[in-house]
Amino acid sequence: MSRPEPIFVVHASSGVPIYRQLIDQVEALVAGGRLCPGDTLPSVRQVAVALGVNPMTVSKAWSRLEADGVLERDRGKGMVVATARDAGSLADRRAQVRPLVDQAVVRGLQLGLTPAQLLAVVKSSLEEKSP
Amino acid sequence: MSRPEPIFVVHASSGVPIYRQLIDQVEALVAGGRLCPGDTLPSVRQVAVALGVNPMTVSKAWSRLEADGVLERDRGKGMVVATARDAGSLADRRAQVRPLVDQAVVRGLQLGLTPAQLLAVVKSSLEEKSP
DNA sequence: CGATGTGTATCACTACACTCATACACATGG
DNA sequence: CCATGTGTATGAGTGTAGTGATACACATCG
Repeated sequence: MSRPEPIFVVHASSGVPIYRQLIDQVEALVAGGRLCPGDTLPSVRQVAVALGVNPMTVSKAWSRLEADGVLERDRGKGMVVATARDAGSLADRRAQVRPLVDQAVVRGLQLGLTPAQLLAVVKSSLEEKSP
Repeated sequence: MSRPEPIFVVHASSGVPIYRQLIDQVEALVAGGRLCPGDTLPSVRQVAVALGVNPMTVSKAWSRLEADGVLERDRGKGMVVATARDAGSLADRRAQVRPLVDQAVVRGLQLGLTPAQLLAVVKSSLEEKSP
């Protein structure tokens, strides 16, 4: 473990289940290229201890990710980022954000915001969130 | 009750809670213009009997709709479709969309999309959703 | 083999969401 | 006032998702 491992952060009382927070973060790291095919994830117990959670909770998250084809299991070694990762194409990534974008757009229109006003909100958010 | 009342349909075992199915249907009827401001909804008990559900379940749905400003309560009469709701000042409405926008933006950035690409997705969504 | 590292099957517990039965408060019309 | 129409507060019952404690199976390395 010479190179820095990805660090996960969970908010226990955010209403979002821990295992789902982990799934989302791993998926985002993989899709964003910060985790590449062949990279091994920190072990279930490492993450569990780091987050103060039960190993089973982490295991559930990674089993789910394996079922979704994001990870592969190497017996005795750990979970490895799957090679079949062409799901990271630009079109695919756009398709992944689309539902969230749609949700925000629909809500904004329902509230009577004009497209221009909605775009302004998006730009404002981008300025705050993007480095 | 001379004119035909809206008929609701619920699928008990669809996995979607009954009260949410009702909420969605009322919202759709209002958005689609089949229920206009001033129209009264069938009573809690009428719907409950028609659907074979408990009145409280219907009541919960309509309380929620009232909280969302879709309906208004006329004591002794029933629930009435609210007049075109004023969602508040522009700033208020922007503040209301902001969390949803943030969520979409953060996810997009995690996926490695550039701000420009993200904006393109938003514009695409806007073209589809806005009339 | 035995020590140590993986992930996980199983079961129990908790918290919460959903639904319902009952009983109540308020408004209208005879 | 009384009958009948609204919606609803309260509490119980039920199912299920989320989490955790325990014990196990398999792989690697000395």
